Amino acid sequence: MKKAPTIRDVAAAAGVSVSVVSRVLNPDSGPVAPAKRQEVVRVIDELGYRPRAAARELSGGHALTIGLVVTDLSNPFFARLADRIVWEARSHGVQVVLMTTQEDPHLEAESLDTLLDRSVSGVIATPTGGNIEKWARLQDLGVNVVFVDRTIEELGNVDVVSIENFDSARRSTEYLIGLGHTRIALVTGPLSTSTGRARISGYRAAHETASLPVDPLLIRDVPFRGDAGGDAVGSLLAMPQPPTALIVANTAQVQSSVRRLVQKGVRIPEDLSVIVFDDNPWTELMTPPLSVIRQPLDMLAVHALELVLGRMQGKLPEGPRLIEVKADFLPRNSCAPLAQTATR
Amino acid sequence: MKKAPTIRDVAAAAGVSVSVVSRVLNPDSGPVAPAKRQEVVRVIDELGYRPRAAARELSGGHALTIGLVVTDLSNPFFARLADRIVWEARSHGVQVVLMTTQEDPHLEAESLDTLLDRSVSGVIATPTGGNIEKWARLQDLGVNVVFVDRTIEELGNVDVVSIENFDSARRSTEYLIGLGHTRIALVTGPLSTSTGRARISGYRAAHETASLPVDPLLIRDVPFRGDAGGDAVGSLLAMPQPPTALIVANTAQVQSSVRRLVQKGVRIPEDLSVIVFDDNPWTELMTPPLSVIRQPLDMLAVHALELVLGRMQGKLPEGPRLIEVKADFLPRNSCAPLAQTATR
DNA sequence: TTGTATGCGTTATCAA
DNA sequence: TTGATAACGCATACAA
Repeated sequence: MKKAPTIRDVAAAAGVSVSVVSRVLNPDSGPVAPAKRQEVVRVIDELGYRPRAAARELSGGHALTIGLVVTDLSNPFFARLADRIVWEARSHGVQVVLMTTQEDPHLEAESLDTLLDRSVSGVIATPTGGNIEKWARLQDLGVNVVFVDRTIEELGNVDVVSIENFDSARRSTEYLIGLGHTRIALVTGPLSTSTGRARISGYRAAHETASLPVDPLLIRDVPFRGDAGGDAVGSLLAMPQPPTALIVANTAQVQSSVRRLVQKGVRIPEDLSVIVFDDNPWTELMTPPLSVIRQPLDMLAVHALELVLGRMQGKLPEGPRLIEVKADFLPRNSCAPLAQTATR
Repeated sequence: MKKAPTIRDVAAAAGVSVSVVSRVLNPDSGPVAPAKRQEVVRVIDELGYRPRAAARELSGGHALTIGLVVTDLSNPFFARLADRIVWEARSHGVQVVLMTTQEDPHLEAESLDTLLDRSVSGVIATPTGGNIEKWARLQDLGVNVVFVDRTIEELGNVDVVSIENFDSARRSTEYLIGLGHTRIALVTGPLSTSTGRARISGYRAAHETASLPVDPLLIRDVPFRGDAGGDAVGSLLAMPQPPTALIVANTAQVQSSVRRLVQKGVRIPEDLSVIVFDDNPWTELMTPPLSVIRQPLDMLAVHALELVLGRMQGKLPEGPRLIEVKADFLPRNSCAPLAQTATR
């Protein structure tokens, strides 16, 4: 087990001082004679020298690292989002420390502490909704925070990248109303999340526009984790007057919901028209292929990274930035006109 | 933007020296009078002090961090694996720096350099197959390397955690042979990967046992990324004498393969019996539910972490460790006896 | 039991 | 254009 060379080893081998080496390492931090620069470069290469990140951070006071805090990588939405972000970050030379919260504010709090320890210069996160003071403190300490997908309204001065939640929910609801449905169920995230609230609003708005009453029993704002989505679906199906259409408005709930439909032998769309959020590849493989709201993951990732990096370099105007990207509705074959829907 | 307190601030506020604070921070690194300890703890809490990770690493020479190098988080197998590993690591107080290689040895090399810069004390990785010297160098510098899922045989002295690849492939092949199939196609990873080779061997072994000839044209060892799996399936279907059964032996190839089957209107299992590797939740939602080889992700994750952590603490015997976990075969409804298979 | 002093590897400041 | 040298924040050997 060898010891990795340090800047001093390089300096010695190249017959110069550490300052010179440091200067070739960090261009435009000072002048270096061409001849010496070349020699230093040669030695660096020969020794396989690489500057220790810890030392740089200690000296510089901050790390070229960002924290990525998502709830759960087993949710394909976050997995693909993380994939894009890690990828995009790498291409900008910044590393990503990954933490998951499992939707638990307590774990989230721990993660934030850890990121603070690491002196990350930025954080991209899907907040659970809690830890308001902690987030604020993080910002106060100079960490650039960007929320993606969700946000916390109480927190001013934080950048946010999300899809047009209100609009997406409204458009899918309108689509179903256009097919003649009047009893449309909505399974979505808890009211404690910004997405949950926005999507319910969109759903309501569509009803209002169509002068259709909203049956509150058809709106199920349930937790993301566990089988809450499936249970909501089960309970909806058991209603005396069950819905003829269903919108599952959160990726985390789609799988358990669809599973329950399959288990119950519900025929799609003959018995029930279905729209789900997020274009997971498998939604197209089902019979029938599911109509979906496609969330443009790469856009979310790119913008989020653009924001953190921009802030890190101080190249962004002061105020908080809110970026909403459009989510497309992809009609496939899981929705039918009410007239063709079997009533039980 | 405040400045975070340092150990000196704590020491000053508590009226003690930095060494005392350091000692309460690192128990059993030295004695501290109970009264002082309490006071220090109080001040730490009051100031919200947290030791800077960079300083610790610099001083200690190594980080409480491991690198996780997987090919691609948009592959649900790796996503779920990463989820488990991150989770498991957190519970042991170690952070995870995530890097993806996209199956590209060049990117992998970059990742390894980066991890070296960070002085990680361990790496859990799914190697692309290249960079042999680089991996060796990493080990040489004291980084504990654990390969998961795949391995590189040329690299001695590295811990490996994988499923019983040979056996899984053999068992699924035997199952199909048991149903009377004689023309069984195999789509699997490239020969440059250990899993690709092992699974082909298992497939061959099953044939041998049954005294069945192997048609080399039915074995398709193709790249993981892109649509190679789908293309292989397309080409298999177009054969003069197409297979009556298909094993897709790698998660990364399942989606494109199944998509192609759906596109071509192939009826499962009437036209073709199908077994795929890895129990993605959606395989159960398809009609019919797909028979799968279930890879026990949590076992892989737990063992991998156990190994790195064990090595980090020097609590493991010298030699390299090979852990193979059993993968269950879950028959569902995507396979039919040859007798009931339509011939075209 | 406590405090002082030194080192960890870099960057940055300032003289030369 | 270069080279000493002082931070950066923490751990630790050693002296008290």
